[in-house]
Amino acid sequence: MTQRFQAPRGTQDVLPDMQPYWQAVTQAAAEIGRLHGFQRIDTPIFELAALFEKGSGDTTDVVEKEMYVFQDRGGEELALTPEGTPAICRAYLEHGMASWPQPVRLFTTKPMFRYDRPQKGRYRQHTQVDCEIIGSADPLVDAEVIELLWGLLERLGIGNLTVRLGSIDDPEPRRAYVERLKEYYRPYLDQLSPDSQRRFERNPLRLLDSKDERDLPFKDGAPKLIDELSPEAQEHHDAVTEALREARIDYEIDPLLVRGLDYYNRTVFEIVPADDERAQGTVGGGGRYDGLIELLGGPPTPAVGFGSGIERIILEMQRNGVELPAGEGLDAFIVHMTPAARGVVFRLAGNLRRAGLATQIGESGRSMKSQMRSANSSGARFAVIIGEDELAAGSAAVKPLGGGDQETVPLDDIATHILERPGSQ
RNA sequence: GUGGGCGUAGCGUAGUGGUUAACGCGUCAGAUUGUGGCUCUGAAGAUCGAGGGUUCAAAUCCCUCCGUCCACCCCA
Repeated sequence: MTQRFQAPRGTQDVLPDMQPYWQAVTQAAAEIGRLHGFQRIDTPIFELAALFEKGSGDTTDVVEKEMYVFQDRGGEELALTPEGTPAICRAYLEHGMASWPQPVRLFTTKPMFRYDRPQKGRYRQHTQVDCEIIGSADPLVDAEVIELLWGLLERLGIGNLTVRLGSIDDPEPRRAYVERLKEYYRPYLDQLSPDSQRRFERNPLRLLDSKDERDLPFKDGAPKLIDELSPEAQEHHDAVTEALREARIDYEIDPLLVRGLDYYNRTVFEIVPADDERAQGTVGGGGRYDGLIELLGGPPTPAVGFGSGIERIILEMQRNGVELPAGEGLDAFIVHMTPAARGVVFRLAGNLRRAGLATQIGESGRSMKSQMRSANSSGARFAVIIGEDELAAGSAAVKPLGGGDQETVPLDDIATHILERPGSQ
């Protein structure tokens, strides 16, 4: 029995009718990046697994449960990139970008891989727009990457967005806070949901965003990190929010915002559709990661960045009613009535294409009616018809498919004839 | 990783135990023989997601698997 192949679970084909959306997003990202002085970088699709174990944190879900890890034939432990930031930081160090003018602004769009259970807006292979500013501790650049992502989404026609903003302070004060948080929860430990009991050990910050009923009664009384930031982090945070207000960006402080990667400090943010209840609605998120470069063996280097999922952006565009037309049609569709015309037709098509006209030839074996139908559904502006008479005369009947009179034109003049009519590029 | 809904031609659907599984869109072809769109006619296209079971009889009932969607978890 023959096997029916399907795209692997959690992956998808991007068919021609969706390509305009992808193009819109990638072009807009490149353009917004340019406006902010970013340069494009491309890094490999796989890296040493250790890069993410060290960089993203080996107890994070992304690394521990979701990473596609494999050994190559030389025994090297590799991983399909689950997230972009460590790869870019690796490249920053590997190519000595510390000696470029600082800060270094880099962006990319590339596929990410996570072995996760797929649902709408969540895929095993997804594509991220990734922007990073490396080498600046200025709160203004925190605000700038938020503004950049905001502007990108706005340009793509997505409205009704909210920035969720938080600060998770620097590592030292955060450790002290986590201790206070655990002290608070410890007496209630056996009343918490099983999930939260695990969180208590693994990731106490997450205790606060539990949705489990059993955990809710304890939430209000718990200390909030954002309320007791260190003076430095508080000042930084205030500067970020002030800049966002200047930029007229709608943000709300989310005291419980936690991100899934270990390297963040101070600013963390997400951009979500304000009117969407879905769990997978977050279109982008990021934050500051001042410790990461050093963790990867470089000098202490402050940095901020974000990742944004293109599939989710497109979902949002569609939810916002953004409709993009299919790609441009043909300029000419050549209809020929006899296989004897094949040679002439093939050469003509080449000439038209060299003149910059998108040209397609009807199927040799098919009837004229059939080829005219194809010409019509191709969206071509002109049908170029070569029957017995035209073949003998070295000309063709050029018929505008949008309406208008058909004219007989010598083969050598067809390109100019079409280029002279309106609608040519 | 946990729980639930769904799975019938390329797409959207009808059919809930009983003759060769129906319709719309799409595809291909034809409508007195050299001209598209509209209309009409016809054809191709489905081992009813896969495998197993119950039954004289299964798209329809049961089990397993796969896929998809939703929630949890997590994240973009």
